[in-house]
Amino acid sequence: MSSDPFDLSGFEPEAAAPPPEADRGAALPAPDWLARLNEAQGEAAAHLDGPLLVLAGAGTGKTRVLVSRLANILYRRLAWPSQILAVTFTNKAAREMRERVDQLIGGVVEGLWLGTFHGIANRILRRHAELVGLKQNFTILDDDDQLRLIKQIIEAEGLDEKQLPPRLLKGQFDRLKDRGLAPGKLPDSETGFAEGKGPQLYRLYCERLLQLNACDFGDLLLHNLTLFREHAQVLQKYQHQFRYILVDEYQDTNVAQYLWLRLLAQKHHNICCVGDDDQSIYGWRGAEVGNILRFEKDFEGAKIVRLERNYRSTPHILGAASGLIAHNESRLGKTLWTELNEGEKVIVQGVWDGDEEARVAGEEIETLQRDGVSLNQMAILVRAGHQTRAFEERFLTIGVKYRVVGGLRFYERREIRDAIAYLRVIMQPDDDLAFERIVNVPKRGLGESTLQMLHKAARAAGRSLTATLDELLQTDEIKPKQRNTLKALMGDFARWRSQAAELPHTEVAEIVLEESGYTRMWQEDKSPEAPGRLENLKELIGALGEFENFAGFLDHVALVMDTENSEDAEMVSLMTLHAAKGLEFDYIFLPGWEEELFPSRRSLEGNGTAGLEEERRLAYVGLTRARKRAHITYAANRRIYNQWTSAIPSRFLDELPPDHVEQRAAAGLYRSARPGGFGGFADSATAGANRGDYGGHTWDFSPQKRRPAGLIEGRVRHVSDDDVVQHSPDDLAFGLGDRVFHVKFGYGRIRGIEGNKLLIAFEKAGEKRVIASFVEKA
DNA sequence: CGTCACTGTCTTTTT
DNA sequence: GACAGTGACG
Repeated sequence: MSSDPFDLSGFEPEAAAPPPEADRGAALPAPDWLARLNEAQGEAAAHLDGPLLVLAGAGTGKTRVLVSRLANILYRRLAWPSQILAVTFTNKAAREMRERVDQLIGGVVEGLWLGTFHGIANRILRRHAELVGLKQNFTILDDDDQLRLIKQIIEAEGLDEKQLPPRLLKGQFDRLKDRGLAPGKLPDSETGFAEGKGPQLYRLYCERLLQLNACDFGDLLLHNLTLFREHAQVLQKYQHQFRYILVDEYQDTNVAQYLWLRLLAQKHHNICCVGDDDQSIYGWRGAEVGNILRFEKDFEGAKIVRLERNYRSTPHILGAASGLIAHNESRLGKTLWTELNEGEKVIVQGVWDGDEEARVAGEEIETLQRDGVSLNQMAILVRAGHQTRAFEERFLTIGVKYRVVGGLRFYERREIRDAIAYLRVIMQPDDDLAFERIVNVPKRGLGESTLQMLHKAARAAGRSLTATLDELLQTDEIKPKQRNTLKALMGDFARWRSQAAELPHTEVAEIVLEESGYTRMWQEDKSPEAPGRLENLKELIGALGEFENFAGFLDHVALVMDTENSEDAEMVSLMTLHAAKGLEFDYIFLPGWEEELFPSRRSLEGNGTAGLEEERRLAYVGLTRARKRAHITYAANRRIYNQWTSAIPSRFLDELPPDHVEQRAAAGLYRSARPGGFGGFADSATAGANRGDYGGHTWDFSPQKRRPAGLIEGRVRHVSDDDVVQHSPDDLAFGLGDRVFHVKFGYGRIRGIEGNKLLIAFEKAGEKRVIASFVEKA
């Protein structure tokens, strides 16, 4: 069976009609999974007619409601599975939902449209790709490809990467797409970015994507919107089909997703969104809390149900979290309550530095373990990914097993990306980004000059690299050695492509890795990580085997980046706060509660109060992951890059209601007696660390002296003449006997013309076949 | 064309 | 303290 959660065969366009009236079960006895819900939950699960917003606080059984509601629709036969659309943000959430629905129904429910926004949008887009100028087999680009593409465009436009950082531009493009704005449709307010060059670059970028037959993440939604808006019959088809729409984590939807949902819900109006404004933590990615705050206006006659009874955390944890989040201005507000026993207070502990922080966590984990607590019930939630390192090191030395959730992911490893690039070129010869990645991997003696010429020719012809190569290889533009190499490579690809049509795809993949020399490259590599890479390649073939073909696999790679963690093994979990949303653990560690780190400096810099409130929600999410104990630590000193920096306790610590907090300070380190909250560290501990000194004191421990900033000479970029020669089609009208000039071969006369290829007798170089665009009239 | 060593940049968070 | 981009050299 395919493990692709979106492989839901059985799309039935004609199935717009619900199950026959006679089959419906309005009067059926309530099944016990419905009866077990509390009052508010039951209300939400039973309200099936018209728009519904479920405001579900942390730990109030939101998934349970969603799943029960879905099951209820099926149970009462109000719709076929294929008429239900259920969207989540993460694949993990989609997977969990699917499992739980099957569990309630007592069998595998097939045909449901259940998946992530991106997964579902991809599924729809594949079906109608031609209508938006794509081919059905389009590639989904990952971040890396996207960035490389943007770099190429910046370069092609003669702009400087230093002045226009590709990352920044990518962010701006992404945000535009998040808001559903195609290049031709930018409002006036958005035309000024990147010093006015933004819109033009955005347009070029989008055009290039179409040329490459590729989509970035944002495109999946954006093309869907175009599709729906410009092809009424397509929209209607889906509007009719989806009698019920269920949306998880609605507070995280961006404008594009919101518009997408609204279009789809227009016919039946049965849309149920579940969310919690206090857990909106993706504003930086374009999420609009406004979507949830506005729900009633957007969907007329909407019913709102609040889930406020928390089943997860102790009163102290809940009290601390509630007290903290109360400092946010813009929220709908709700009162969580619980009937659990009081439990422990939230522990807040000051430590000397990051190493001690890790040691403290390690000791507590060992103590808990001795008391029989499973490592699976413990997690360390950090603000930024790099914070996990100190804990990893510590856990390795004391022998505590751990898993890093969402760390360096399998499909982001170099060898995996390379291997996948080969497959992508086989599937989609126009995938320049993939082709570039592997033309010279393993090393084939193709250098910058060869590749640059290929690029130039492709740009001049407006075609893909491989298509251009077909032409170029019949000429003498490329030196014989390189030409033969490329010919061989193209021949390899042609062969693999035909094999892909006949042989099982895993077998083809093995052939490709073997014949391309890629496996050999790592076998001969003496570096310590080489064996691991070979292991990974084997694993990749294994993963491939779980899919029917390359196409399904590539979709999976692009959309389902996470590899299913072996959850059965006993391990402590390490992850970012973002990754922790939706999870729960008995014991939670929350390290690094210091100004600049948490709340992070950058989020405050760019976004002021809104940024701070999002950070606070992040803190709220962190605390509410804990069932029994939350243990916060903050360090007096942090090493950032290579500098020791004194840190100030996070302002969030001051915002925790003292009644729910137990302060634990290392002796002589922290002035716990100081009234009014968390004032800082004792002077003896860190000379000069004063409250209010938010920048912190720094000592430079780095061995070499850094070059003084300020006068770093800019590199003068030499532009060679042939870069400037851009021919318009008219220039290309050559005739037999014309005297021409070629950058490499010099002057000569045209002896033959064959399409865009010319046979020229050069005065110095002799007869050569060249590409017309590389020649100018002399 | 490939390799090595040096430099500056960076870390928020992700489908 | 990692990594990509760059320049010098073989």
